[in-house]
Amino acid sequence: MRQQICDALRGEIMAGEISSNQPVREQNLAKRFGVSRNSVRDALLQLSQEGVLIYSPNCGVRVSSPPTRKESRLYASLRREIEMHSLEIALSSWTKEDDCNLNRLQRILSMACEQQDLKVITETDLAMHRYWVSKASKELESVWLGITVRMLIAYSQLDNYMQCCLEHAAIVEAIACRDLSAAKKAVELNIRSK
Amino acid sequence: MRQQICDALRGEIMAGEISSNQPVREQNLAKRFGVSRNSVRDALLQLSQEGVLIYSPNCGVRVSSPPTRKESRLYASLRREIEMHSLEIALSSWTKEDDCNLNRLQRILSMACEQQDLKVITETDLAMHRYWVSKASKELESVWLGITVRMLIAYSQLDNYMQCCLEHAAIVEAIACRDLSAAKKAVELNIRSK
DNA sequence: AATTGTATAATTGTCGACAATATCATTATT
DNA sequence: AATAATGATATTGTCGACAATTATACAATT
Repeated sequence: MRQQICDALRGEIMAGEISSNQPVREQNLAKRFGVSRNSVRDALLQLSQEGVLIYSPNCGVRVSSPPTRKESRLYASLRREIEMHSLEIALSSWTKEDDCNLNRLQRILSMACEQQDLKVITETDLAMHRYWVSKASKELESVWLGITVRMLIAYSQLDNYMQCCLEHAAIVEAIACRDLSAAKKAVELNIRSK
Repeated sequence: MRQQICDALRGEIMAGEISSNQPVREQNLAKRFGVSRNSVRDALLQLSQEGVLIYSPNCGVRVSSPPTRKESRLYASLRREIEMHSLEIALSSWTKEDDCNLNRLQRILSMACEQQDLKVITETDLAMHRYWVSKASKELESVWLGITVRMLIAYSQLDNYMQCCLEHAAIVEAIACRDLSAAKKAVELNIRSK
């Protein structure tokens, strides 16, 4: 339950559907999701820890502000380091099923890019990267998520949908060939600060 | 309240006082801290997100396992990168009061090392690093904490208390002189994987 | 003896209510 | 008119109780 609320809210925030510095009220969400305020609280608390929301005691939470350019560069660098490491680990035990799952995500991304559906693009982009990080280590996944959501907050202006799609296609292709260094290169190119 | 419980538990876990893979029960903690189980839940949830605890739905939480050597090296690298960045930012607006606060921590560390009080050493070591990271950015602090606690879990065997004290003295000294590159060097030396 | 099924106990998940705190509009004072 | 005090409203924090789920112990069956 909490996870569902988290995922839903995270998606909306990452897609820029909730404006920054605007308070998020517990009761509204409780009514909307049809659960108690307590469950919503847990979700908000988790998202605060993730970095998507900022929590102020007795004052509730609000959407985080986008990072400064310098912070953004730092996040990109950290993200690259984590994903390079993850790719090594993940590829060492990569299966046909993994290929299949990644291909499915790639198809979703491709369709979303055609339809210019920003929310789905953001979600799927995240899900693809998350896939190899998660396969490498659940611990790392959590660290990675915190960095990545902070980096991508309010990053609603994707300049070029087609490029995004192509870059991920290249990554999937390299992984399918079990070509680690090509995969690393492709991922490294895809992760950049704005 | 939640923060107090978090800090207390984090300290105990980092000092290795709670054995890994042993379940942590909500009710015990509620009784011990004299609060409702709900408040304890919030704290446990936050610590899970931080990485100190592992959460399994309907099964409660347990202390995380220490990282592999490879993960430990990655964490150290990420930590260095964040702290180097933080030092730059923090030192650019460092005040006499900051010097004072850091000196106070250094004195506590020194005393704890003499008395070989592992828990206080761990706490204070963490608090010192946290100081400049936190001064640089609250956002970064949260990312940094997640990485650092994972790196230090069950790191209860500090080989040399005196060395720890000396290394931090060097850092404090460099900062007091506003010597950024010396401070960076000292911090970089202090952060190492086990 | 090993395994399956069942009842019991322990633990987590969810809820609604009330207390504590902060925010905001109104009034009184200088 | 500007500011401070005051009360009303809204929001978060905490609690205890109950529902749902999981783990455990024990008996029944092969």
